[in-house]
Amino acid sequence: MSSQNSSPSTEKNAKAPSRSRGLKRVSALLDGASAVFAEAGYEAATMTQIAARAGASIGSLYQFFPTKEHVAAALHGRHLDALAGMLDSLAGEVRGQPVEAAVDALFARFVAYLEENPAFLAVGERRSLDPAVKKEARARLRGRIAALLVAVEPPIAEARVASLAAVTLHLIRVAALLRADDDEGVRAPAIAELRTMLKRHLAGQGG
Amino acid sequence: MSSQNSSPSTEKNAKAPSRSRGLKRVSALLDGASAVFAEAGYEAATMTQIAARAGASIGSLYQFFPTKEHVAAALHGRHLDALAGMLDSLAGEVRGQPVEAAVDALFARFVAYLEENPAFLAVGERRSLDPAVKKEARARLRGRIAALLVAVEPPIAEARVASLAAVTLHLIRVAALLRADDDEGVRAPAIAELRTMLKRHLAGQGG
DNA sequence: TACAAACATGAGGAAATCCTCATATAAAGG
DNA sequence: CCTTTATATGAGGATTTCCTCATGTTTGTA
Repeated sequence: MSSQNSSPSTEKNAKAPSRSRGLKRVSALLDGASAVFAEAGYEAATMTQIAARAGASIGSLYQFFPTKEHVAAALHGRHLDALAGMLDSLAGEVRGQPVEAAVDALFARFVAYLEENPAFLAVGERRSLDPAVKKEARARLRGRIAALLVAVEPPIAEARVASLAAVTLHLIRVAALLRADDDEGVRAPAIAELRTMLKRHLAGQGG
Repeated sequence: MSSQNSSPSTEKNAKAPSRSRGLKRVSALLDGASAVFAEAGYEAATMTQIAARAGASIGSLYQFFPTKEHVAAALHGRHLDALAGMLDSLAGEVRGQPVEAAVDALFARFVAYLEENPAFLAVGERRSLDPAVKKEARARLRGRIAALLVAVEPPIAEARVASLAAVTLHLIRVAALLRADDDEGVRAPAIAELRTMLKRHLAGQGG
């Protein structure tokens, strides 16, 4: 269940690329969309801007993405895939380590990813995003975080993993939302505080 | 320095009402804008919707607010005035009380205000808001919170008040950002945790 | 090479939105 | 009552944006 399935509710003629040229073009279009969404936000971004930024014509854009919503959905799915992969590899790296080290690594990677990919917040936290999609996305990330929490030593108690994974994702999201537009002097200490808070919350939850 | 001074940078012919009828109309227009911004968000809200919601013609709206940005700025200022007044009266109520009680009251009032006035987040946290305005708004609220912190017993040390007021506002903003669109099951405990965190942070900071 | 299907292109239709303006009405002062 | 100024109104111009479509080009394949 990857990105190609997270399409908007109203399915128009969303054609998937089959030739290699089409695959490259779709990738370039998503790169262009990523840049434009990051700079202007979802609402202010225009299809013409996205096509131009990708070096494509407006017609090419509409060939693969019949709607701006489709573009955002595809980009969102692509980011979720990347984040899920990142969490998977992280789970391997922190296996057997104390939970504090895992939290540090988790925060560092997540915050870095969002710094480098501001478009993810632009499409993932916008008002117009379908709540069902939002919910599913969070569930997916929660699952990966839960896997990470049972890999540490001592592992988090099985019965508490789901709830603690939710709290963890929650705090990371908060840090991410602060990231967006805050005074430089406040942001870093705030993120550090949230990280500390999470450690305190997870410490002593071993099973 | 109240709301009438927080106008957008490009000053067009922003006429202020002088007669009582005009004052009422401006108030109604801001009420309409508040409803529309809360439901649709700033970007998706249209001037026609705002005028209709206020029971006014589109021409009347443009008579007082030459731009949608002007509407948002005026509404933002109005909310800031209300919040400042709320904090002032709260400072009186918690005078002489322990800091924990003050924090509880502060969170309760602030969260309640934002629940009842979702338009404030819609105009105050949007991308297109001028950073200078945002900064000034936060400075204003920080000042009121600082006044509140020196009113408790024992009072917060003078030298630390500014920094602690910043942390306080910060955590309240985090709680507010969670408020917007989160799963009901996670929101309330998260806010409670943030409140606890703030108490722990402020405890023992007396002068 | 020749054919079919995928892909590319940009002018322009349709619709939405911002905002203006000429005209009309209400209110305040003399 | 009459003048002046503030306020009210909504049709419509100007612009922007989404999206379509007819036509042309490239790619894979037999």
